[in-house]
Amino acid sequence: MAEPQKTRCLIAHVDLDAFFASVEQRDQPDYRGKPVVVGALPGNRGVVAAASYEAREYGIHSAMPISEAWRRCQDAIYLRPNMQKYATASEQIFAALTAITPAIEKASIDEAYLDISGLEKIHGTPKQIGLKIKQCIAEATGLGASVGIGPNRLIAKLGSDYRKPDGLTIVPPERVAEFLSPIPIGNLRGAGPQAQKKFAAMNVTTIGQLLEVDYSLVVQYLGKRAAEGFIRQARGSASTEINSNRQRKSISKERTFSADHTSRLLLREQLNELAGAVAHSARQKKLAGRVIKLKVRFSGFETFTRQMTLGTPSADPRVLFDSAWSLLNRGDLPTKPFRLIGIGLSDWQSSADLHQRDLFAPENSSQKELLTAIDKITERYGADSLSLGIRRGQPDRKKDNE
DNA sequence: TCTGGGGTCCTTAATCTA
DNA sequence: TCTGTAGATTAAGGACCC
Repeated sequence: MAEPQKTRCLIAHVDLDAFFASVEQRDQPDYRGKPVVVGALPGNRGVVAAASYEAREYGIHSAMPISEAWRRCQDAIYLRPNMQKYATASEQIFAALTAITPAIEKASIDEAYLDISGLEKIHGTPKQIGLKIKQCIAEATGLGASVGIGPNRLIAKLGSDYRKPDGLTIVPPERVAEFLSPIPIGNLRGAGPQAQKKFAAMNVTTIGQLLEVDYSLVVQYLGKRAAEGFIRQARGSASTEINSNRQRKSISKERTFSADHTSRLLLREQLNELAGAVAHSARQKKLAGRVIKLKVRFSGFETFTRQMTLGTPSADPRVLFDSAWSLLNRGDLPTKPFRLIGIGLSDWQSSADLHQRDLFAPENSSQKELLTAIDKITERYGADSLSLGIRRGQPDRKKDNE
C-alpha cells in the first residue's frame, strides 16, 4: 500500500503595522497622515515604543531615545502608551483570527504565528489565506497588518518583515534559499548588536554570505552553539511548531525615576507599590511563584539583579515586598543613587500543583504513608504529575539531612 | 549622549547532592 | 568512610525581542 501523503507544513506570521501608533491614528482622525510617536514624552527619560510610518520618514524608530526623536521632528504628535486600549485591539485581532484556524500562537501583543497546514481545501491558496487573514483583522479592528507565509516559523517571520506596511509575502519551499540570500544578517533571530559586530568582523552582512564562510571561523567568533543556530537559520531550517497555550514564565514591574535619587523612604514606597502590582497580576492569573527577583539600576546605568527562592510559592504582596526589601538590604549592592527599581516573580506552582501539595504526606512520613500519597497523586493526576510532585519535594531533603 | 517596560533564553559560576 | 566527579539546581548577568 502506498504511504499516505504527508500534508506539507505551512506557517503564517502576522505582524500589525506600527501597532500602537496605528491604533491612535485609527481612534483620532486628526492624527492620520501625520507623524505620531508613542512612548515617553519629550523632556522626560524614555524611548519610542512605536512610530507611525509618517514619523519613520524622519528616521524615528522604536527604542530610540525620546530626546533624539524630538531632535528629528518637533512637529510630531507625542503620546503616552494606552496599554489597555492596545490590549483590547489585540484581543479582537486574536478572536478574529480563530475564523481561519484555532492553531494560533500569540508571539506578542501584535504578532501571531498560525499553523495553516492543510487549510487550502477550506480557505484556498496560501495567497488567498493571507488575504483572508488581513481582511479578518481589518474588519475586526480597522488596522493594517503584514503577513508572511512559508514552510516554517523563520521564513514566515522574515516574510512578514519583507514587505511593510500592508504586505503579503509567500515563500514556497523551493524558493527559500533564493529568498534568504540577500536578507541582512541582522534579521536572523538572535542577531543583535553584539552578534552583528562579530559578523562584521567576518565580513558577513547578508544571510547568503554566512553560508560561504568557513564553519570553523564562525565557531571561533560566535561559539559552537550560536554558530550552529545561525547556520541552521541561514539554511532556512526552523521549527514548525505552533503552541496555542503558551504560558508566561514570569511577571515583573519596574520603574525608572525621573531623576536618580537616594531616599530609602521613597525606595520603600516604590517597591511596595511594585510588589502590590506584581502580586495583583499573579493573583488575577491564579499563579503563585517561588522565585522573587529584585532589579536595580544605578546612575551610570549599572544594573544588578538579586533573587531568592521561597520555601512555598506566594502571590502575597507582603511576602514579595519583604523578600525584595531584604535583597536590597543584603549589603552586596553599591551605595549610589538609584535610577530604576523593579521586582519580578517566577517559577510558578499552578493551582493543580497546589492540590498535589495537599495530597503530600507530612515531612516525617513513614515509607508506607509516602507510597499511599504517591498512589493518590498518580490516580488523580497521572504519572506526569507524579514526577513533578517528587521534583517539587526535593528541597525538603535538605531538612532531612540537617 | 541617551538608553522604558515587560518579557525570554542563554551562559557561567557556585553550590549541592547522588 | 573518604574522595572524586558528574549532574542538577540556583544565582547573576547579558543579549535579545517587541
